[in-house]
Amino acid sequence: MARYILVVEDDPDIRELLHFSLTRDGRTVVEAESAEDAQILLKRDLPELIIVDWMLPGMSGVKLAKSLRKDERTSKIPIIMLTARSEEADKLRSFEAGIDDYVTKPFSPKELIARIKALLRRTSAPEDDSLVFAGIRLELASHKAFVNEDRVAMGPTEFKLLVFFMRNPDRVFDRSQLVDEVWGRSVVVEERTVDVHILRLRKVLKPWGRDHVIETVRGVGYRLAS
Amino acid sequence: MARYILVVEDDPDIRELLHFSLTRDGRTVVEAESAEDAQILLKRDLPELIIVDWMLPGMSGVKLAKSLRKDERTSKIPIIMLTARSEEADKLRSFEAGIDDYVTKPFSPKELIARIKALLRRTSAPEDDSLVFAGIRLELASHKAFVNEDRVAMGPTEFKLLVFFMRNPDRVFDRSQLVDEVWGRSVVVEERTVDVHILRLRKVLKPWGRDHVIETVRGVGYRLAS
DNA sequence: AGACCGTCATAAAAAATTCATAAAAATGAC
DNA sequence: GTCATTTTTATGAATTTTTTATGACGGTCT
Repeated sequence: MARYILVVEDDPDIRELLHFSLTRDGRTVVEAESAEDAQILLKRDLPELIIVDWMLPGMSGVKLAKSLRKDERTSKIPIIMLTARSEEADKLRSFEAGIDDYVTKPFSPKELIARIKALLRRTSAPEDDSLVFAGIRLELASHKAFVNEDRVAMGPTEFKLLVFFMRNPDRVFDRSQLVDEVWGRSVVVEERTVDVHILRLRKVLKPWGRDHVIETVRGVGYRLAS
Repeated sequence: MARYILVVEDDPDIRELLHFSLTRDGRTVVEAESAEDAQILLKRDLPELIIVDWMLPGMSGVKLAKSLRKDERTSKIPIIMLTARSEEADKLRSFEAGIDDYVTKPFSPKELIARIKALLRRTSAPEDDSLVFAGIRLELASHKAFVNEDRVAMGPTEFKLLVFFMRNPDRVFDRSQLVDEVWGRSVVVEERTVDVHILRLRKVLKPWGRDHVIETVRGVGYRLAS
């Protein structure tokens, strides 16, 4: 399953920064320190996005981008290029090379992540409909749940329940609200049924230590921990 | 409630400039001339934003920022760093330290204020429905209680009681009124039960010295008072 | 058969209420 | 004013009640 971001960057500090901030955003990062290494990695598995440094020892970032564009297999993967301010004049050339966006160093992780999101929204649809929270990712379109990159199997009701919570984190809902929202206003179910599905949801999340993301608020209901 | 901006800067001229322009913008400013002083100030009351100079005698601004990020109490306060142009190359490291934005000296007050506004807009959580009184904050949506930014755990009845008092501060209620409002008209409980819950409420507020906000009015009942 | 659902019964946990008593404050006689 | 008395509140602890967690069962749909 290609759901990772490839970072091609020779500076270990920047690599680490990217790794840290992207991971915190719930993404998986694979790193390469040269264009050549990147090409080897790309033979195996395709990422959903590539971040490349303009300047690289050996084959340059621009050259790598151009070659990726030529290969049919990789031609549609969006590319973000990192440039130093002094290289700004060369922006034009990078767009020529088929780069989708560029970010000038030094950059804020926030900005980068915003650009990544925008780019993924523009290019590929699947990421569009996914919710991420505390390492849990829900793919709404395919109805699949992941913790990090591991598939988590759960029943449809558990999934819907989790979707609702992840769309409304850190808010308490009482059982009748949950029944309304998750089961539907017209369906009549015992309120205690909610308890059982909460239990089942926690159970499937437990192997990843994510069972406590759903908190009990005694006397009121349940809440997705912030 | 802490609604001030903390400026950590050793140069008195810049301090004054910041003080002047921020005050004119209607903000409250507290100044520290070293990281150490800042840390002492932060023990009392948390600001809504911190402006730190990169270069400081003693502990550096970056170091301060890092330590603030580590402490849960301060980890969410946005930080703006002031850097000299020569230090620009190090910007990257400052982002690593969790800085949210930076401003290069010399800067125009206008620019700084624009950045502060943008940052506060980005970070400040939309306070959905919350009650605030004497440093105590009740988030009704998430059903959480805080003193300053510390979470306070309490039982459901204590929470309801506190909600009622905070919606009607400075007013005395006798026990039967409290039973009516908090327990509900239909519930039958001994009036003395109120005493016990008042006691428990005071107990959980005590660690923050907020137990006195609930006053006993002898012969009548209780009142919330600052 | 297998997966999933809703309900129930019961165990476990948490919180509420009551009660007994200590402490504090008000009252009134001196 | 002081002391004893009375009234009221604070507090700790036992007990009861409420609420939630959990395991199991029968039914349904595929």
